[in-house]
Order: sequence, then structure tokens, then C-alpha cells
Amino acid sequence: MTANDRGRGLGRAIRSEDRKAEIIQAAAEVIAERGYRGASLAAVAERVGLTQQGLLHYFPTKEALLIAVLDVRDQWDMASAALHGSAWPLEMIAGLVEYNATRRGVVQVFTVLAGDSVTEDHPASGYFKERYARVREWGARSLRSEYGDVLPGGLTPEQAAPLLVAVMDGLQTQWLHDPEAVDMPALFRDFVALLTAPRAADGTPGSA
Amino acid sequence: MTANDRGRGLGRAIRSEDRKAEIIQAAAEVIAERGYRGASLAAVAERVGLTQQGLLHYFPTKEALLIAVLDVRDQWDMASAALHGSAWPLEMIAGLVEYNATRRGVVQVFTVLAGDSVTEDHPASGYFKERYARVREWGARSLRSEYGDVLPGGLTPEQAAPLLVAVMDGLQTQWLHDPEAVDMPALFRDFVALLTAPRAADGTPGSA
DNA sequence: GTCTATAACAAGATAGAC
DNA sequence: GTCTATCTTGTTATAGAC
Repeated sequence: MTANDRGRGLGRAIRSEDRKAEIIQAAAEVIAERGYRGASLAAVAERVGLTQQGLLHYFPTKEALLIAVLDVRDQWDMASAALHGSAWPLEMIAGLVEYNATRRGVVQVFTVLAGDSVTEDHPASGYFKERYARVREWGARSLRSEYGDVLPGGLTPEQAAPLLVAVMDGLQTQWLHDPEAVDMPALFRDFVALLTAPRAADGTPGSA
Repeated sequence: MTANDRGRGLGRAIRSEDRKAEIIQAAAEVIAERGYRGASLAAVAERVGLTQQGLLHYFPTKEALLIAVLDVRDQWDMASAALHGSAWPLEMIAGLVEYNATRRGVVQVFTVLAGDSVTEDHPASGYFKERYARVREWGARSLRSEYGDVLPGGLTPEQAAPLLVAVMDGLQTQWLHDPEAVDMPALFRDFVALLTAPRAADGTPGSA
């Protein structure tokens, strides 16, 4: 707390965290551009004005850096809500999709890594398996708290949640390949409409 | 055409095509397991009992081999139908999803490459952009020929087609990460039900 | 905390023998 | 048609100076 802490103790520690955050940000960018395997430590280092060896002072291995990227990115999206257990109304999720459409980089990291990580012995494969399970559960809980045990469209929350996640992921892939041709937020809202528009009353009881 | 053409001419040419097909199959496997960047020519060559240099006799570069893999795989799925313009009823598409659930390798190549190819200067990025556009168009045409200008669920074919593709892709990703937890064919049929279940008649004209 | 030097590999591709 | 040998480049990671 003294004025001459510069270069030592807490002051230095905070600076170090800043540096780490900078590196994580740069790593996310490079991974988005070239995939995990294609992202070299040297390319990341260059972006923050370090050498490859200087970077390794902050993260001992490439894998450690990837984990750090994943952990930080997690705080940005649904997974964060999922982690904290707070339910989101569908309208809020649609808002997130709208926001995502303005942040290509964020979307691209996850799309690239989600694909990458189905390969053998990928360092992020466990992460994604858990993440998907967590988000599906959270989605089902959110939908149940908004609509009860059956959505207006006729599906249960447990049926709708994985579809919701699939639509988000799948639209992102198409959107990344051709943003002009794919209006991601509008299409997501079309899907929401499908989920929430009341079905016609048929012979089955329950409409009265 | 003579009997002693063995080792020359047509006989040899056919053998060479067989060898190429073998290599393409092996390449698809290795790409599924390790991604495009992680797939070394040596690993592919080993699977067909060749050296890396022997393999390069058939495909001059790694990129040429990737293109060949993509071209051949295309003949296996929807893109083939899309290419030939023939419409598929939704039930048939659901059948394809069911079939896919028995062929992990086929699914995995596309999922890995679709993610991989959103990165910069990826040799397959043009391929996927075109493929998605083609499949969306074909999907819309198929849906229109089965249901007309508005599906029972209320969406137009142009709205439903990209969602259909997104659900297929997105479910594949979740299924690859955790096949036990994700019943891909059943979930796809849930989505089909959403698309095709009649909506409740509201105040809007058109129901009479 | 960041650097230079370097170890230790692994990659794709070419040249040329057989 | 397939091999051995080799070039060139790029990778992660370590050792140790400053």
C-alpha cells in the first residue's frame, strides 16, 4: 500500500494479472483465426509484444493457456448463467444471440474449439462435454420456470433445451461461413416462435 | 484391351483409382481423429502401407487430398441430393439423421472440418460456404414441395431450412461430445414435430 | 520479468534412385 | 509406383544470462 511498492508486492501482482489478461485476450484472437492446433505461442506472444519464451513465463504450457482462455470466455455467455444457476427467459437468450452477432471473435473461438475438441485427446474435450451438459440442464430449468412442464409448442423443457443449444451453435456455424446470407438473430427468433406458439387443439385433452 | 495390358493402360489406371479411394478413406479417418491441421500425411500414408512420399505420388499436396476427401464425402449425404436437385420429404431427412447416428466417423469429419474451416485462409472455407448455401436452398425447395409456402408450424420454407440445417449440425456436435446424453435422432424428430404440428388458430385471418 | 540461445522434434515438399 | 535421403521451416519447451 506504500507509494514505493512499484515493482514489488501487490502492485506487481496486479500488473501481472493484467498481463495475463492481455495474453488470454490475444490467445483467444489467434485461436479464433487459426484454431487451437494452428495457433502458435509465438503468434500470441507477438501480439502482446513478447517473445514466445517470455509468454511461457506466464503460462507454462500451451495447454495451460488454452484452459485459461476457456475459463475466461465462460464468464461471457450462457455458461456463466448456467454456472450460477440463474434462469433466463427465452427473450433474454434471444438478446444474447443478437449481441453475439456483433461480436464475431467471441463466437468464432467457441465454434472453432467446439469442433476441434471432438478430436482424440483434445485438451478441451472434457471442458466441452461438461459445458454442454451444464448448459442443457440450465436451459431446461429456465424453460420450466418460464413455461412449466410443457412449452406452448408442445415440447418438454428436456426436449427443447438441447434443441435450443443446437440451433444456437448451428446458426453460428452458418453465420460465420456467410454472415450476409444468414440473419442469425432473426432465425433464432423464428425458432423461439416455434417453441412458444400455441399448438392447435386436437383430439387430445388438455386444451380446455 | 489386350490380355497383356497388365501393368499398363486401363488395368493400371483402375488400380490407381482404387488406391486413391483407399487413401481418401484413410485420410477421412485421420482427419476425423485429429482435425485437418493435426492430420499428417505420414499418418495417412501409414494406414495404407505407404510412406509419406509414396502418398504424394497420388495427391501432390495435402490440400489436394483434403479436397478429394470433401468431394467424395459429399456423395454420402444431403449435399448429394442438393446437388442433383431432388427434393426430400422431412421423414427421409429424419431417416438420414438416424443413419448418421450409426456412423460416427462420417459425422465427425464434417463437424471437425465445418469448425476448422471458419478460420482464416482455410482450404475448405469456400467449400463449406457453398455447401451451406446449396443445402439451405435445397432444404427450402424440399419443404415447399411438401408443405407449400407456409409449414404447419407457421414458418416459411426459407425460415425453416437454415434452422433445419442448424439443428442437424448442432445436435451432431452435442452428440459427438456425449453420445449417451444426447439422443440425436429422437431430438431431431422433436424438432420436425415443431415444424409440422399445426398452430392454434388465433385472431389472424387464414384459418377459415 | 524478459531476453538469447538452443535442444529436440515433426511437418510438408522436392530430388532422384530403383 | 514407391522408396531413401534431404531441405526447409515451424513447433513446444528448457537453460541460463541480465
